[in-house]
Amino acid sequence: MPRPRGFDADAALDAIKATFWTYGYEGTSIQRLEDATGLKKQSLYRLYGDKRGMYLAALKAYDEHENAAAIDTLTAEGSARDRLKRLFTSLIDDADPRGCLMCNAGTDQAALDDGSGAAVRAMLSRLRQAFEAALGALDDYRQDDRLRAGKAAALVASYIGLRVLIKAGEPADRLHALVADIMKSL
Amino acid sequence: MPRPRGFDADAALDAIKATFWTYGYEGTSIQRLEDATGLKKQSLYRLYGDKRGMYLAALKAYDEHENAAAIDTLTAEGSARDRLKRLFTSLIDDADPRGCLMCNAGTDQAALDDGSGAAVRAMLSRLRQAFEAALGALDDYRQDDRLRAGKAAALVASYIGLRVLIKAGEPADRLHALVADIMKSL
DNA sequence: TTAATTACGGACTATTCGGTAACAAATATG
DNA sequence: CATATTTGTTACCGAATAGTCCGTAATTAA
Repeated sequence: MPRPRGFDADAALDAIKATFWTYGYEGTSIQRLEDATGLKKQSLYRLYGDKRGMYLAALKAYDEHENAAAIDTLTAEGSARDRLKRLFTSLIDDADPRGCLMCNAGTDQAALDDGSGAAVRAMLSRLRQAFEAALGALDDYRQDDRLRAGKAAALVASYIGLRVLIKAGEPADRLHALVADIMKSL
Repeated sequence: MPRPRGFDADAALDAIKATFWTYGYEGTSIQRLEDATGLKKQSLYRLYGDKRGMYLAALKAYDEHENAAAIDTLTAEGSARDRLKRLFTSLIDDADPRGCLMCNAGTDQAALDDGSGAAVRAMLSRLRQAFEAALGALDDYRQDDRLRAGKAAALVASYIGLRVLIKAGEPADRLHALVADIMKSL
């Protein structure tokens, strides 16, 4: 019955995600989303209800794509140490000036909006569990659950801190020294 | 010659800082700053020129008060390990839901505004040097400059990550386990 | 073919945005 | 006292804000 939509909803969501990623929640106007997606605001409101819905959809897409890619790196082939090092190093090498949308949402919206806060915590939890799983392949951590949980949480903190430092424009050599320290502390 | 001002400019700046701290740059309207300070916008514009000037003044005040307090903790009495542990633990115990204004500015504005980016980098640099100085009291790090620099950068990343996790509402026991891992890795 | 349903685009709303102009009150210096 | 200067206050500006309404086009099921 319905008239088919004349645009690619997935591509639109990608554009929405990229816009919130760059400008943050408050820094993103509906006009900006219209420009980024090429859609009229009416189509955006029909798809997502309101601006908050657009943001939550962007967070979900980020979790399913960018966050999932990071987790994939942690569960890929090679030794656990190599996978961890590859994850952290790749963040520096292809430095994204927008930072990490999950981290941005954590500082930006998590404390002001329950929905965003819950979404951020869910993403953080997924990432932490991936770190825990990778640590499970290392002798020192396989046996001791508490040790592994603490290290996994610390790796999440380092991950967030690294991405914020990248966004803040810290020089790459300092960041590589930082990663070297993380690897040494495993 | 001039008529004396009828308000406390320092108190006004504190209120401005608190408002940006809670709501971020874009989330803070001039109206909100008027309400927080009790001043009319004309007085605000006379003091700071424009909204960006108000934000940069808030960052400076944060550096001079909150950031300086953290650095003081790192240079207080007691062993270096105790000082480091006290700093991280205190962040968890008196969890500030607004997070860290330096960290917030880093994800919020550093990539979009040169002035904010430079201010954030300067604050990060001060904090990193304080970590380096504290590490200088530990035998393992006193000798090796590269080792110390890497660890100091890693501690900054952990500091940022911890504050973001606190703001995101992570449970305190997990955060204490995180700090235990940091201390173990020294 | 008709009816139901959805997509679309433009116009419109009321409010808020950051920022400015104008002016009277207050004060210290000449 | 007079004058220069800064204060606080009100009013105002055009632009942008999030969100809605409504008429029209397109499509499929009956």
